[in-house]
Amino acid sequence: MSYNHQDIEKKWQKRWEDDQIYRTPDAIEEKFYSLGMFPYPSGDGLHIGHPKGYTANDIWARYKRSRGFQVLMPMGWDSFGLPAENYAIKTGVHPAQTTKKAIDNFRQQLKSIGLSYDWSREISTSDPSYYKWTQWIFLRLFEKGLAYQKEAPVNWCPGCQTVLANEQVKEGLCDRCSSKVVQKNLKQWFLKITDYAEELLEGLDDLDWPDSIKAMQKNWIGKSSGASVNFDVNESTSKIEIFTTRPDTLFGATYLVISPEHPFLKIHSAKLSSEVLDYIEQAKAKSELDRQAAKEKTGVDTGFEAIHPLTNKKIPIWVADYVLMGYGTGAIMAVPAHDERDWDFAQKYKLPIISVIEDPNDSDVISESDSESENKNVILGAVEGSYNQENNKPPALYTGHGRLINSGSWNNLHSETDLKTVLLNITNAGIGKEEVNYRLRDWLVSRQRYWGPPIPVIYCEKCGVRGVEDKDLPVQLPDDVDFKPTGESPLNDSETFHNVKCLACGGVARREVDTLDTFVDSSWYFIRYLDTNNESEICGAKHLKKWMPVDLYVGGAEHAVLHLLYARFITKALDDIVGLGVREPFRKLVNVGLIRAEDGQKMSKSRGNVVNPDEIVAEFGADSLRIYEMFMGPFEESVQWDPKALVGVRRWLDRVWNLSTKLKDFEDDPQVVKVVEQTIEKVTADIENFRFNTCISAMMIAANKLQEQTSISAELFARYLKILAPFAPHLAQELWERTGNIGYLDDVEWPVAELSEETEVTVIIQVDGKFRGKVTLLKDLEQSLVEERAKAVENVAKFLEGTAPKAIYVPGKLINFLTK
RNA sequence: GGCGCGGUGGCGGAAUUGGCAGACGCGCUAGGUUUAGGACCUAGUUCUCGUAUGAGAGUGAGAGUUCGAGUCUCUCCCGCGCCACCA
Repeated sequence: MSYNHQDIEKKWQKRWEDDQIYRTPDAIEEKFYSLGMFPYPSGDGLHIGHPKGYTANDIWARYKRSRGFQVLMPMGWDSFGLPAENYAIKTGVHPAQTTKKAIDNFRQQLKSIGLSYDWSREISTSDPSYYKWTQWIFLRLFEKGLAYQKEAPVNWCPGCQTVLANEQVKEGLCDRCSSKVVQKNLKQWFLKITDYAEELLEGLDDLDWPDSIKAMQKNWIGKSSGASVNFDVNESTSKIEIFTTRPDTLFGATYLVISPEHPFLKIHSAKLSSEVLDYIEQAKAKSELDRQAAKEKTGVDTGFEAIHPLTNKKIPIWVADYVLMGYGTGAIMAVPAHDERDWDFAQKYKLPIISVIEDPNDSDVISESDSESENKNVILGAVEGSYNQENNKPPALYTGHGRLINSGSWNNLHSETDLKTVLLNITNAGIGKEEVNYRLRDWLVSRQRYWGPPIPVIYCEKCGVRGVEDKDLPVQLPDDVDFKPTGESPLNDSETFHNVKCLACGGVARREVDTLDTFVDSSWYFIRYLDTNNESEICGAKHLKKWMPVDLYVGGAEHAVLHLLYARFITKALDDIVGLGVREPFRKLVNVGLIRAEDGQKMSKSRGNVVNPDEIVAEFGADSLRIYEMFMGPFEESVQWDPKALVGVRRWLDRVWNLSTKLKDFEDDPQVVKVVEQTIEKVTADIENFRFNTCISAMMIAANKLQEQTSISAELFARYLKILAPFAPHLAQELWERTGNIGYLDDVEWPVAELSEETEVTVIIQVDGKFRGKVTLLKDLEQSLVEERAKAVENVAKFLEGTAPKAIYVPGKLINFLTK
């Protein structure tokens, strides 16, 4: 028989809400902060992927509550952003209206799934009472020099008509609209995330996060250790400083390459040939992305020569656009014998190639030599080697990270200790020093768009740039604007908005008209939940102390180097400025795997393969939806939506429903009790490990066992309902009440499996490693007795006939007879 | 090219420390119940041979360690994700 899920689910959702049982308690018990990444409230409503992550948070919240934890599980809206603004451009409907409607829909949809949120803490990033504090954070960063303006080549998306952060450009395309991103030189606001590069990298080690996310962040931060070396320039007083990760190959440097933007070229432009000047002009016209796309490296000889600091030989200085001004010093030494890219470049332009070999006369590189001036090779413990021109191959080739790619007769001398020694000696010789570089760039946060928090800054002709005063926050978004993007912020339209008086001199001033990247909003929302209604502080200290950090954070891996990196940075910066008491926001992170459509593709409106959660809830019920999404496969893996498999879950819940008719005052079969108790044990362990799929299969097995029985005791069934409750809260609660229990299952303590110690064990019997049978016998029998019993098993005896087997016995588990 | 993750029946997936491979669910097959339907009940379902008890093969390929490998080691192939001229 099938139960009526609609009535039951609505009934309990209403009672939970009326009784406010999921309000965060204010008690002294140990806390648990369960958080899912808050959604962008899209006009299309909830995606089928949202409930997957949120159900995981809910299972943990319910589980932790019944283990005596004080649980905080809030929900809110990442409600600033482009889709609402684009909709406004098309229809003229104000984003605030669209957003409110979408939020109301989302809220109702989430409530229909039975997620135990504390809705009294709801926040919305586009609400002035929220973005007031986003602006407040910006001002604090500005005061500390962590928010600054600079003119730089930045990523411009022609589709979205705004600049983008590096993290928002994927393979040269806009992460949001897939337009080809171009480069523009603009004065923009940046946040100095690079100040925290080292801490962001080191902090990863202590986080309980998936390795893949840690690896992506590590990769993105991109730390390289090496040295900077100064090269004097012939007929010039300028020096050129290069960065290298392979200072041990300094002997092999046969030319320098500098970036077309390098200041050396500006200083000496009068002496440069027209060919060089043309090349610089051409490079300027190309974006960094176009330059990267070029298959072959190009370059021009500047005519200048550098002095090699070890050999005093003159080596040419080239300019090439594959050397980027934004990384390192914008200049490199080229060692074609030991670097693949330099090798290609040297081949193309017929530049000299010198390989480096270990000095056969100076194996002990650490010992100081008095004759250093004569034997500079002591510095590196290496000398110039002869390069074998005949086979046209260098003895060894390295890529940028010192990884050997073509091992010849020469071995890598680039060990950790070698590098340390080389660095020390270079420093002592006064030709360079140890240097660390990061790939990470500062976070560009200006956006030329309307639907975001205004940057709270005022420009005065006399007094310059000033932050808005705290008492004047929030700087509210004006309504009298045309949303149509022009490449300049729509806020520019609003006279009332941007014409202001200078706070210092009272003179003519204007407001900043750009808004902040919406990723700034989401970098701190987990803090606001702790003290949602506080009007005088971002968050009260006692709440921070009590609830931070987030104990469990569930969300998609696509935020690896976006939100998850920004939130870590803002947390660290805020801790330094106002003292949060934590350096990391999210203690444990779990990635929710993507749900793909039935056709295996990503779900999208344009493909027409989107599944609507409302329809699933209506047809199968919220409990079925929740459980199906948990049952589909390993939580972190991507899975394919299969409506037929959903039916299987519903069948199981129907069977559980029908089990309740078998309840009697009855002594259960110990075998049945054992199965239920084992299930309790397994479900508990598997929740802890995020293995919800196996939790559910274990509960299905127990249901199958219970179904074989003609009668079940109410006590045993109640234990089963309790472990079912986090997964199917409505059904479990309804059956709980129907089978003579009172109150909310949420208030019932989590059961501890009651398993009596086994007196018998089943031993697997193998002959020559092949399974041949098994035998059940008393625990702790001596090996000789086990052997005797095992040999007597019919199917085993057959294979042992006429042999004198040697036995390997794993006590209580397995016995293996070897006949050969 | 680098980094990370993965490859098990018709399908989604189990097998947590090396010890009965394929749990659980879908699908499929046969039978039952029903006017009918299936989100009902029963039995079966890795492949090959066999009516069957059973035997042999089998976890991307190949080697190795081990009494014993889906699991550990090495080499390779394939798929997915991220980064990619970062010196």
